[in-house]
Amino acid sequence: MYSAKEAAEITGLSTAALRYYEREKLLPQIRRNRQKYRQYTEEDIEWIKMIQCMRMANIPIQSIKQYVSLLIQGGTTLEQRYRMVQAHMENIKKQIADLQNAFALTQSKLSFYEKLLKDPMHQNITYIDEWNLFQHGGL
Amino acid sequence: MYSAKEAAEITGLSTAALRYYEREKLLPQIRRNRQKYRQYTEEDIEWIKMIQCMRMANIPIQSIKQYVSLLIQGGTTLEQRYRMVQAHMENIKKQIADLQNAFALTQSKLSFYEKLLKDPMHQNITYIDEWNLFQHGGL
DNA sequence: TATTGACTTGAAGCACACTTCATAGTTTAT
DNA sequence: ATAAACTATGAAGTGTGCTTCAAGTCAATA
Repeated sequence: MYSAKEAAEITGLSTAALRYYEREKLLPQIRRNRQKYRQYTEEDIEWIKMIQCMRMANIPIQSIKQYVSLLIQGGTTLEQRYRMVQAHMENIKKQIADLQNAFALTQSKLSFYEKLLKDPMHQNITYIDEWNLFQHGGL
Repeated sequence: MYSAKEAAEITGLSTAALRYYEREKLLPQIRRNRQKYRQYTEEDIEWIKMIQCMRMANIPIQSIKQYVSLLIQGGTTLEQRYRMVQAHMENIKKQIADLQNAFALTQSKLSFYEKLLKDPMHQNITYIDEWNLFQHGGL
């Protein structure tokens, strides 16, 4: 059992964010002690980590909420959940592809700059110059 | 030379977004015709695609703006630009790692659901059941 | 001539994901 | 007993990245 502060420390989220997730029903109602203080269980913490993973994949709060709602409704929603997860998967793949694209572009930008830095003759090029050199593989 | 509408079609952005980028100085001042209509050149379009690539990598508008500003200032800012691009690269790597994480998790969620769907006996499990089965590799 | 349609502008509006605030109750240490 | 530290709540505020709106210009068409 973890206090709000501990849960925040473990997950790296703020206590406010944890309350927000609970309000938005991404988490089940968290157990309370006599003083109404929240008591996060190990499972709560694991589920929060799962949510963080989904958020890293840019899955919107509303989709996560919907997924959780289906999960709570149980077995008959299995196929719906399956389709949701499939859609998330496609989304993740697309994002990875975009990022790999950006990675490649950034890589070539870096080696372009490295060449420039080694060759002081070319350091005074400007906006359009750089753009053209970069575009057409000058140097 | 492309009209606002054409530039929007080519890039997939809205004309409003293109104006926004121009206002925010992500783009240079775009050339105008007699009627003050914008005329996007090929290079403008290419630069817009570059910006889209950066945005796909979640580079904030403000960082792109700063980068463009350094680019316009020219040669003496080369090292600063180099460091910026290096930082972007680290950022992209981190995002790819996060997404690959999400990918793996989603993958295992998918095969978990596939097993469940094949086995009608287990379709009535609920929230916690599913979580536990998933966690501990039941089935 | 009047309307249509593409374009212009600045300003306001919006969705998302939190964060911060104001106020108040409880526990622990001094 | 008083302060420090932690918690609670609802409501309002914030930053980002656009989008939408209101009002107007200009050129071609019916």
